[in-house]
Amino acid sequence: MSSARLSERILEVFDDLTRAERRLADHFLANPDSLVLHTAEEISCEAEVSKATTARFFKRMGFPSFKTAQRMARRGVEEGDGGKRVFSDPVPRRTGRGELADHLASDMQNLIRTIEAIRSDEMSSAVMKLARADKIWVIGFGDNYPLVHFARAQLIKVKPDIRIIPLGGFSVPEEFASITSADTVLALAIGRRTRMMRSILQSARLAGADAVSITDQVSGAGLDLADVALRCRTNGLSYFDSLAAPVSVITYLCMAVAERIGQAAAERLRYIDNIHSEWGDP
Amino acid sequence: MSSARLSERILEVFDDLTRAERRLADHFLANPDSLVLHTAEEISCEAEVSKATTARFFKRMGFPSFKTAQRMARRGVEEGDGGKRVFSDPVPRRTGRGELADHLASDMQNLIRTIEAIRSDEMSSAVMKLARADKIWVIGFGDNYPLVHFARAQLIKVKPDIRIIPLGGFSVPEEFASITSADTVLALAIGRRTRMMRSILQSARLAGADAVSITDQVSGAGLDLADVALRCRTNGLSYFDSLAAPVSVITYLCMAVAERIGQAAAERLRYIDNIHSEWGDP
DNA sequence: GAAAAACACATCATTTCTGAAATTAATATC
DNA sequence: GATATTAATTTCAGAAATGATGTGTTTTTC
Repeated sequence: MSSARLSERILEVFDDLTRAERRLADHFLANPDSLVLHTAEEISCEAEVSKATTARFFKRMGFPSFKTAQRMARRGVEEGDGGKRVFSDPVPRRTGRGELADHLASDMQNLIRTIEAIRSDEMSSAVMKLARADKIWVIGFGDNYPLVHFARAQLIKVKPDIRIIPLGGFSVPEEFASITSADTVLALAIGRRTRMMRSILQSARLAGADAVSITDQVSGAGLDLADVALRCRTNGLSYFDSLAAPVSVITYLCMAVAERIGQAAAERLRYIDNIHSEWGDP
Repeated sequence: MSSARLSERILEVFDDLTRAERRLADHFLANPDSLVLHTAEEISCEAEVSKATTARFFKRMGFPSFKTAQRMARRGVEEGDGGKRVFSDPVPRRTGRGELADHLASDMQNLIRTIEAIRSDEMSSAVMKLARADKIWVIGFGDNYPLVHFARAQLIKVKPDIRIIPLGGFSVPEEFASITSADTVLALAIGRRTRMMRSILQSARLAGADAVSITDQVSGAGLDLADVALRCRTNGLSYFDSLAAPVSVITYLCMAVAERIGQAAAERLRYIDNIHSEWGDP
């Protein structure tokens, strides 16, 4: 997808954009298709900057002009994502020396930048949607699956009905069929996008359920389909992305949900603790 | 905590800071104590802005002056941080307001302290044991299970035989019987201790396998039984512990293992990516 | 209490940002 | 194919931001 190309370019330089440029950047991150669908003027208006700024912006991003960027984007979309991966060589991104201190610095950056970028109204909206859900469906494929487990482990301490998808070898549609409009979906969509996730989010919307997604910044999967999207930074120094920031965000999210639910959550926690005691776990 | 006060204020207005101010903001988020410890000039230098900018920054944040802000911060620290928290009661530890900024500060502390506490020889020993293992057994119960998934997801990209315990409904002893002295156990033992973990580590030792454990500071489970123990800090502000630091450590560990294995790891990663492509995953 | 350091405040020169308006290119319409 | 229309780009001037410098005040430190 071509919009990923722009999003990525944006993120590379995001930290030293001017304020107007940042408004534009935010706009494109939130609406990855905007460049393809709208004119420079509309975009400028939408992002609340002048046309001049929009024009300059694309030059600054390395394109010869807005027009060219748009053309590239449109072409890219047309040919579809025909195997043209953005990370041309996905393997050794950077041959980091892998010093522990560097890793720490990198993850701290991830944390800070992630929290900076999350708007508090988005966060509280996410919390509310999860708190008042009847059931919560935690969904994630591939590398996200550990996060699924993780989110469920926290949430189950606080709410009684947390389901995860995919589960064991069970068929997804059959499982997911029990979703209702009183439920909320928590979509973990970091990294590689899957069509399954897309389908599920569409079904969720169809069923009238709320959806909260946690994505990295590049991934557009679910961004448009979820009601709230919390973007996390996952830059790793070497082979792997780091999920420290998403984990931190999820922890906060669950904690906030627990606090929102309040009394009920506390009792449930106590109850769980009792069971542990009865079973003689130390 | 007083520094959280500033962090909070920073996050509130972060979106419309200028670039130099953002550099300052980042600096303070990354070094919450900086305001208390350093002079305006040092801070300016550190954040790579002029003194004038630093002065203006604090006015813009609503303080009468830099000096006042510093004084307030210092005062806050003295009186505020007196009480050390105890984790005796697992349920409502502290009725934190759960502000995002506090959470960020807390997780950064966790990260920093964790990395500080890990000796580099321990780490490299752990890496070596994992890198040269024939099979790796990733083990963890309860809340650790997400970490198990997580570690396996990373390691399987680099080595061909990573097993996890517990698995599905399979009986642990039957599974674990295939361990040999050429294997390495990666024990994830944060939080509640289980006797199962203890038993497994004993069996591993009996079989002559190496064991690396990742624990929190409280848990002694496996500390004595593992050859290397990496301690992580998991202090959470409220109901839940935060696993951000363990995740970060595991990420580093896996990355280091990958680098140590080198060529083979890179090829395996490429191979996996090819399969993804063949399957048409974007 | 004197010297030194840190700071507040004001001023000014530069640089950078920004939007409005003018210009040019592209596209549609007849 | 000429013209009307719209979109994109460039120009330009004002605004904002930034850093440098200088001066007087407060705070430390000895």
